[in-house]
Amino acid sequence: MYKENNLSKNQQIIFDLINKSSEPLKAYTILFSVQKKGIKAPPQVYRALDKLVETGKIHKIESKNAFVACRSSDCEISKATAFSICESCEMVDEISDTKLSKYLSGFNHKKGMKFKRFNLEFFGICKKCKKD
Amino acid sequence: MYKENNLSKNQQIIFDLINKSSEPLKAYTILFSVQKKGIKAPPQVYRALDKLVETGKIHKIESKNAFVACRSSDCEISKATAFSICESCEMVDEISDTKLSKYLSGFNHKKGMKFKRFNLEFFGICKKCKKD
DNA sequence: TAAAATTTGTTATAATATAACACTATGTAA
DNA sequence: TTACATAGTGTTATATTATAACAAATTTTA
Ligand SMILES: [Zn+2]
Ligand SMILES: [Zn+2]
Ligand SMILES: [Zn+2]
Ligand SMILES: [Zn+2]
Repeated sequence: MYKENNLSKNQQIIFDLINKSSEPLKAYTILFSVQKKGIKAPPQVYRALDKLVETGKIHKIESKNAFVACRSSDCEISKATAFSICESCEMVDEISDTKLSKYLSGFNHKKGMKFKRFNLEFFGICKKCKKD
Repeated sequence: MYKENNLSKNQQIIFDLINKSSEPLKAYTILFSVQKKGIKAPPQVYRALDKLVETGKIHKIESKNAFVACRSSDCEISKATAFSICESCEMVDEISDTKLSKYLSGFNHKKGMKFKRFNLEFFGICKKCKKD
């Protein structure tokens, strides 16, 4: 049953929920949403989330403790992520910008540390919110 | 008493602690450390932290829920922050790189959103840990 | 001095995340 | 097929991080 798409039952349920959502979802929001499907306790949610993040299917928005589905197709291991976040409506949008990604992936720390991963979060007010 | 350096008593106590620390400090670690100075409850700590972040005296490392003193002198309101984080020893270092900062401050989202703030976290293994 | 704004102290509670353990399902290879 | 290793599940309890709400004191401004 598992190998079809390499997601386990709980992982698939939780991924589907996040993937359908237009906004970032929090762990306990997810928990309440999937209780009817038999997922009843926090560890079940967090374990699935951990795995999905690990494989790049979803990303964690660190400043919000919330999760979004990857929209970028080329971030298989969540090693180069960038997001735009509206401080008014909480909308989050994954930024897929090759130049930005290359610039940051090639960035070298003065102190000689070699980076293997980065996460960038931009904040502002989105177009839609500016109109209101 | 307050206006001398524009930090209140609790803010100063907590800033001093973070500023002396060589590693990021978590809110409850801070709480335990300052109980002898009369700060006894979480809200006292979080309020001081909020204010210190707001004024750019400290920054929050979002991926660690921990706080470091600003080492950059020119980030008065924490609006353009970048850090290097060692995944082995947990060391955090603020990156002050004018080019990087300018590049990101000038970055324009394809969808027309104007950014007023960003936070960037790089992850890797620091030099010291590589030797071990 | 009086009013406004900020800071403090305090109790309780909300929200986020993990430890630990027993068990089941799946993949691999003798 | 059997046996073993790996990954996933279900469950209870607990740890960690953060805020709400309210009363009092301090500082700033006018
Ligand atoms: Zn992605
Ligand atoms: Zn918005
Ligand atoms: Zn700084
Ligand atoms: Zn290190």
